[in-house]
Amino acid sequence: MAVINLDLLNQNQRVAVARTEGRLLILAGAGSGKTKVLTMRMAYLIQEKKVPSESIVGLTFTNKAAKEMRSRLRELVPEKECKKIFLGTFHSFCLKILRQEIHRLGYTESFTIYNENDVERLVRHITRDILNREGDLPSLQPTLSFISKARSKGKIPDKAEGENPSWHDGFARDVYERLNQSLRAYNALDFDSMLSLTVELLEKYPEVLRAYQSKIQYIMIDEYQDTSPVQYRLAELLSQNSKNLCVVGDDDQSIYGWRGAEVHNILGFNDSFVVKLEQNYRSTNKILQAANSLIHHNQTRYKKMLWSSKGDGEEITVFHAPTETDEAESVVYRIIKMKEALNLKWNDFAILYRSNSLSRSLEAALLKGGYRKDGIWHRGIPYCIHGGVEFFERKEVKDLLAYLKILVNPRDDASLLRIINLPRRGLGEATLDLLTSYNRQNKVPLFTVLEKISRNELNLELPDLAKTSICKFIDLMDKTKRAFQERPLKDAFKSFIEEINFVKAIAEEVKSEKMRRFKWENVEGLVSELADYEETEIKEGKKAGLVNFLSDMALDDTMGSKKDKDLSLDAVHLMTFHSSKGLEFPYVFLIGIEDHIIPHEKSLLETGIEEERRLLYVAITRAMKGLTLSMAKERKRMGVTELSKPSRFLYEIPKELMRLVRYDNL
DNA sequence: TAGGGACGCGTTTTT
DNA sequence: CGCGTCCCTA
Repeated sequence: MAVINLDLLNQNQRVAVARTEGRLLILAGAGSGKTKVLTMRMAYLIQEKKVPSESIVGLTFTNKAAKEMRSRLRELVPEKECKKIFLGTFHSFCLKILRQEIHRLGYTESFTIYNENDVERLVRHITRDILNREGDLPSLQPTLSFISKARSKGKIPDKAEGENPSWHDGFARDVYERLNQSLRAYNALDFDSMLSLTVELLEKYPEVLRAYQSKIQYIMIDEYQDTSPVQYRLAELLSQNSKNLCVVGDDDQSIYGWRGAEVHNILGFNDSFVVKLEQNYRSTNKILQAANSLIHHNQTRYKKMLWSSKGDGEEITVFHAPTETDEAESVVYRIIKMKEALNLKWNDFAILYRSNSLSRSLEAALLKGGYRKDGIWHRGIPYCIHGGVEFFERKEVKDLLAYLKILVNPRDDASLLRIINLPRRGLGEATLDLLTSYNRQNKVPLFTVLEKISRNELNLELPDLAKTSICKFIDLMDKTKRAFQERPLKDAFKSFIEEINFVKAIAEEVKSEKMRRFKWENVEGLVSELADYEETEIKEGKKAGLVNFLSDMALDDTMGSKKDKDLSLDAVHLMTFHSSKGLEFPYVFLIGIEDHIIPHEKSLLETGIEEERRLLYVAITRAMKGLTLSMAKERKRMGVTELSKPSRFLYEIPKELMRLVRYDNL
């Protein structure tokens, strides 16, 4: 068995690992070895403190972080112990509890999980229904943001809250109420309610809470600066008795305030011991000094100063191009030149930006750029843009998943409505109106209504064609359900796709051959996803079921197309400042360092300037050796060319750390 | 019920 | 400008 060697750690890291009891706040600056400390701490608990592994819980925000941590932990503790530690996202943790206990809240354990788009669809329907409006709806945005705010706080804002309680607030409250009713009726959860229902459960049922409290003795939370009020409450509830709550994070890297994160959680983490990790193992000092000076302008933060033993390094290069095209081309030429001069790989470079739209000019420049390899001239620089429409958001994938969801949870009206006429089976709008008004008035799931009609237990004056269609549909679903129980999932799914002639459905939907092929590839991707899942489950001696497949898909979409978007791909990586968090690259280019863009004018009104400053801080601290900041004098915004001026943040970085060059001085 | 065209909107994103 | 949504028409 490996021995935990604390000598591999610096002084403060050691303190953080060895202080196992009570509340502990680890303020881990960018690149300060936070994952190392967390995994070491878990290993230390098991091997030195003889804590049973199943009483340790590690919570992260992303699956990626959880996986990374698990694989690092594997190097420190035997596999047998490693497996027993719960290490996953807040959502998967709550899912695990809810599968056991949710019956207490009027759901069944085969509930469906809706993502943000599913919820938005539902909100659209409800809004339409409440306003009794056929055609155009007012923008859903305010309502959606009201709802998501209420959700992340775990409660509806009080009536008195806000200066002028408007008509909209009352309206949004109604929508919110109806949304919750619908979700309950459909036996469906969304990402927010997965968390809030878990808290509700623990607060309502003291015996359940006690059971989890005594099972879980040590809780560790990663990226604590990103916790929402609901997540905060969950952690507090579970650690009430043991008091062993260790949170790791960096208030300076809190960049998700706009979606409910509260920096206050980390800034006010009470009666705890605090350890600061300020030694950075990533960047050279000029980069760190620039980052330090910038973030020093924030008021609400713990004082920290990053340093590294990597030497001063190069100055930060800054250039100002006339147009965005010039800026993009200049960045690309610099990359080509540096790669050649320093004998680097493409994936030593990253181009980061505040908003996705800025990637356009870069993409054009990368396609245009050329380089020489083995004496042969190549056109187009290899690149990889992160973000965009994900696999599980594609329509054809969502449609097929909707079928699977209904098989598991027939109460899921939203999924049923999605596919009831797909492929078209003659159940048009008129028929649907009739069906849904009946099902809503009588509070019966739509699927039950269809079953009753098919069994002649209910007569709704439908056209013959519709009735035949409904019978066929119910037959199909019955047959499919049986197939999924009796045959391997993969085979059942494949025959089902053939059965409904999904190829034809796709062909009817899109014209271009290329698009059809793309969509069909996605269908095949989904099938192989199911096959993979089934294979792994069987290998682990479990019985593969659709229920878990669907929740795995809902909570972890790193599958599907994302696989090839790995950072190991030898290409220049392009992504937003937000998505770059947690990553590092030898040479980093930050483009569009202009007022309006960073700080973003809209953010100034909402999350405020400090979060924007933190965002730039995060971006800067991604760079290991080289950092280039660039801006354009004019830029097209919404079709019109506008003048742009350098970001105010640029003046918060000491001049002596920067080297201003001409954009065309290559 | 499909498909063309008018219209509106435009920051960041994980689960 | 480029996209998605919605309405109206054939």
